[in-house]
Amino acid sequence: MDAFHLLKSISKHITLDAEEEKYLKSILLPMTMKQNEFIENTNEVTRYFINVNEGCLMTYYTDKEANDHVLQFATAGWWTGDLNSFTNGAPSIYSTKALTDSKVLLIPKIQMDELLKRFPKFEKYFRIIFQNSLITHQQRILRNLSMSAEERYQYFLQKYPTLEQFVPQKHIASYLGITPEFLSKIRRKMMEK
Amino acid sequence: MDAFHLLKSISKHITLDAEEEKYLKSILLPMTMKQNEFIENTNEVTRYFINVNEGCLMTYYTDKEANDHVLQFATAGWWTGDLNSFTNGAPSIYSTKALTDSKVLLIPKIQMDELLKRFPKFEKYFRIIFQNSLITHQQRILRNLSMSAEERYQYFLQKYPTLEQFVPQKHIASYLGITPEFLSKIRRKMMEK
DNA sequence: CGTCTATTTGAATGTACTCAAAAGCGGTGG
DNA sequence: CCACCGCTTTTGAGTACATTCAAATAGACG
Repeated sequence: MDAFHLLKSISKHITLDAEEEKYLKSILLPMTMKQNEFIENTNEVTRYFINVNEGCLMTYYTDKEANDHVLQFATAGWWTGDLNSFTNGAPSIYSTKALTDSKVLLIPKIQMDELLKRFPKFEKYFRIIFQNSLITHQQRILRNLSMSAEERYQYFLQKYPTLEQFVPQKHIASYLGITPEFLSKIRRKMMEK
Repeated sequence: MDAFHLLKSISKHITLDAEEEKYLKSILLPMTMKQNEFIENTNEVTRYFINVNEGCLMTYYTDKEANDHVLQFATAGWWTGDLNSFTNGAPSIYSTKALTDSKVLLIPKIQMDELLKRFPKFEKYFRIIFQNSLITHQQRILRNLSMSAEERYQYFLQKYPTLEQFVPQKHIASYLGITPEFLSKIRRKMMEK
């Protein structure tokens, strides 16, 4: 099993001994995904928290009018999935799909609880992961409140320059909270300058 | 010192022994705030993470055009402040002020680090706090992406019915990402029905 | 090459904003 | 006690940013 990016992420914040690393690896479910494949189903309770080892996934919400809204893109090393469903056992409202052929590691909910219980060191790791993620979510909320669509797009390009390769424009538009048509117009306007 | 709501929040997730509770109390700085008073200053590094024991605070960002954008309202038991500045030592871009006379508890950054080191049990507490907060931030992002201003206001009223008492309409408008004038028009429209 | 989906383009529309002025509301001092 | 001040909320007219809808064009894949 290849857990390179996960172990890299972990080693930034805590140091595992051989036993801890072995145990962690024993509970991870590696999974290979083809482009456009999904993990689990909307409306069911999420059983897994997902770490991306290779490729790019997208987690999004589909509203009653069948419009998609992208919560997150996730590349190597990132965690994704429906955290609310995973944590609280609520039916999932998100879909998570592969934008490219990908390799992911799944942690089942029960194993995650057991991991935290047996090796409290992982509490620190996830505390830091969630803390950092919370900070970036706060910043995204403020960008949505204070910046125009064009400014948000410019920020996106500068912050995630590599994502453009994987991600169709319509999904970037959705992440930014605008329609694909309007993003197209923004791009034209930016080219003219 | 009155740490009632903080201890209540903690006891939901972990159980403290006498020593842990004593140590925790020893590092908390109680502070009384009059309405419209601020904690710390924008542009400086945040030294404290803030827990509200009584009253209501607001954390907001002021952009270049001097428009305020509300990140969060915090009532009894809630944590607030500039988490990015606190965590990463960046200059603060938020202001935190009291909307009513309030009582808060401050944890200095250094003491927080020491607390987590000496009593790793608190890693679990903050892991859960940040995890839950992350979930609510994700949900807020999706509401901003998928709901109209009126729908967001209705959701706000239903979710935080008590906040209306403390919070001027213009700040609710700011939290929702609209102008006070437009919120006023939404309210009129809702009355007419 | 044909099919399917993504992107672009343009016209009409709608949601939310800006600006300006009036009305409401709370506190303070004469 | 009420008159005035400062701030918030309301109202209306005009405007701008972004959407909708429809059609054309471009790209990707078998």
